[in-house]
Amino acid sequence: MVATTEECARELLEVVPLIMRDIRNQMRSQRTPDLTVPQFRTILFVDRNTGASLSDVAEHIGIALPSASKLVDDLIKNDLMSREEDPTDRRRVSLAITHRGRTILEASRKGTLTYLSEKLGGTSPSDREAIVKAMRAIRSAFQKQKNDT
Amino acid sequence: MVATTEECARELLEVVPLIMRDIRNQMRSQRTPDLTVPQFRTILFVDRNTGASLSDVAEHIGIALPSASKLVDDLIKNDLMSREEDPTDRRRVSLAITHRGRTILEASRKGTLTYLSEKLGGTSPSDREAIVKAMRAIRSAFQKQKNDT
DNA sequence: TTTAATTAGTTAGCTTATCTAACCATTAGA
DNA sequence: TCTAATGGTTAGATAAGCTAACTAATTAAA
Repeated sequence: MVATTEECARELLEVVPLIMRDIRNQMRSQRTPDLTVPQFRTILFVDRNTGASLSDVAEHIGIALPSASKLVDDLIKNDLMSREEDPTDRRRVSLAITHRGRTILEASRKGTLTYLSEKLGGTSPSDREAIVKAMRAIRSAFQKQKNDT
Repeated sequence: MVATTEECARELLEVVPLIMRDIRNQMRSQRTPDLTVPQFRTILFVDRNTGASLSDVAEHIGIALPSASKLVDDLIKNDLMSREEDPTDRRRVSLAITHRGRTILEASRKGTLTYLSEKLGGTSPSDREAIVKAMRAIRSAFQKQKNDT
């Protein structure tokens, strides 16, 4: 098998939206605490990067600053995150996850992983190896060229 | 390497939203005619299934009927698709892509594929094989269990 | 065969997620 | 010290979803 980049691109363009929709629908469903995908990703990022600024969030999540501002705003309203002024630079904001935020993040994560695992139940071991390998390759391919104009 | 379904799920949950965002941002960018991802998917589906009904669209795209109705409405406003009454069943709607729709679909598709291909430029052949294999496995895993309650 | 149930779509009204443009603070620099 | 640049927020737009409530058409049933 040859597998050109073009071929991979075609597969990705067809399959990725499918999975994404599934993940989104699952997260919206009753099975899991109510977190949307961007909310989930934001909390996850802040959990791993306590004290991150809004710009950090925007950059890592891949959205514009105002979008991040609003997203975070809603999370704070729901007591999932906290926002403080950075004392060393009063323009900056220092974000952290609340106890409630961590609880909900964990539940949401677990629910979604369980759901996905079940979906993957019929895959063969070699399929699963391919998935892991593919995801790693993609991650590095897509994270590498982040700052190209 | 073992690669449990759980492990795959973790990778998917992390990487899929990344790629999705990339695809979305690319489609929104100037490089490509202005189609959003759901618009793109809808047109693509109708192109491959001329005469499809709204329900068909909703089912295949994975959205509720009212969402599909609105989505299609906008596409029609932009002269990308046409809607006709099905003569055999006047409740049904028969969708088709316009000439303009096909042109834009092709341009958008090409632009996005080119973009993704470039991103994948640094991958090894074995990575690319893994990607193709993974996508196929995922597609069948996710399409199979569509109608479970 | 008239009525009841089902099916296909639409409309209304809500939420979230994005964007760009315009703005205010704060900090850094000439 | 005035001016640049940086970090966020606000305002206002569009798109993507949803559910609930509705209309019109078809099918099934009494």
